[in-house]
Amino acid sequence: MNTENILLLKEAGIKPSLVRLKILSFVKSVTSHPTVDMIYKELASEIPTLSRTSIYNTLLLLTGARLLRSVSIDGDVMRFDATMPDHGHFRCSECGQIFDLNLDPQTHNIVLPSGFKEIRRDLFVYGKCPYCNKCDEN
Amino acid sequence: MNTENILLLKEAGIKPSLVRLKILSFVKSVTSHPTVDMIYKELASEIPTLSRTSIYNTLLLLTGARLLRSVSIDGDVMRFDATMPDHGHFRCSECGQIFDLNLDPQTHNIVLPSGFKEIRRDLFVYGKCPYCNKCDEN
DNA sequence: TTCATTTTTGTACTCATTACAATACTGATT
DNA sequence: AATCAGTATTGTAATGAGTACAAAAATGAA
Repeated sequence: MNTENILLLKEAGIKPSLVRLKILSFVKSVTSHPTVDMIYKELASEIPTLSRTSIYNTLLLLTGARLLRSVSIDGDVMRFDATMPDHGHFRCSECGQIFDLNLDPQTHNIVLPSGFKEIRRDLFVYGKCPYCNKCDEN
Repeated sequence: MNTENILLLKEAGIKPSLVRLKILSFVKSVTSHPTVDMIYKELASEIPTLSRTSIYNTLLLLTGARLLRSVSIDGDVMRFDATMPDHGHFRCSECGQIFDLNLDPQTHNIVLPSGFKEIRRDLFVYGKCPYCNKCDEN
């Protein structure tokens, strides 16, 4: 819903401009973890004057406000994700698709060496997704 | 030891040239997870004609042969690591240093949704390292 | 309407990485 | 030792994501 996203932006102290709303709504509406380019291609028709710089600016703002998060996997282009609770990511080595992984809380039981303080964590699993597994059956 | 690395290269079917030996030895001798630039700056005095392209080529060769691995953390420049058994990485948000993390085998008990096949995994922990914790005590 | 502030845009730049062709090296063969 | 093919290394140019920054446009209060 757009009204919901307007509220979210306002709560975060961000003026809900058209560009910001569209970007937030789009990223929230897909599970594809879109890149800046994908966002641009998607919204360019609705906002003909849209510039990539605006997308970069907006994403910086939205990630800073914890309405979105950025995901950088294995040297690939930056991607964006609206799923905010902690979770992992799976990237299919064949098709490149990225899937969210629910994390068993047990997974978080890593004991760091003394003196290290954890703030955040990323877990990336690489392999073959169900679809590519199906296609490659030999 | 250099003789040891010569053997490793030969076993991998890679001709042990000076450039390859020096790069492999250097990465193996440090825990800093060096970047291409760090490798270049280190070896330029010993091999005055060394080019960055050679370093890229060589690292591609050595990672392909599983003598080294590349580590790409959170959009940063590519880094290289001679510690081959599976392990995680800790990056200090203050000083940027990267530390290896031994992984409790328990950590590997993530159940993937059905149809997903795991090939490889990365675990990155972000936070403050012991040294920066010390300095920032308030 | 004016004016300051904020948002958006466009252009130029940075910089890691890759592409590719030219050069240098190596080692076997004659 | 000279030749030569194959390999290794280098240098230059291109790519492309991301950033810096200033100009232009939109907003909204006075």
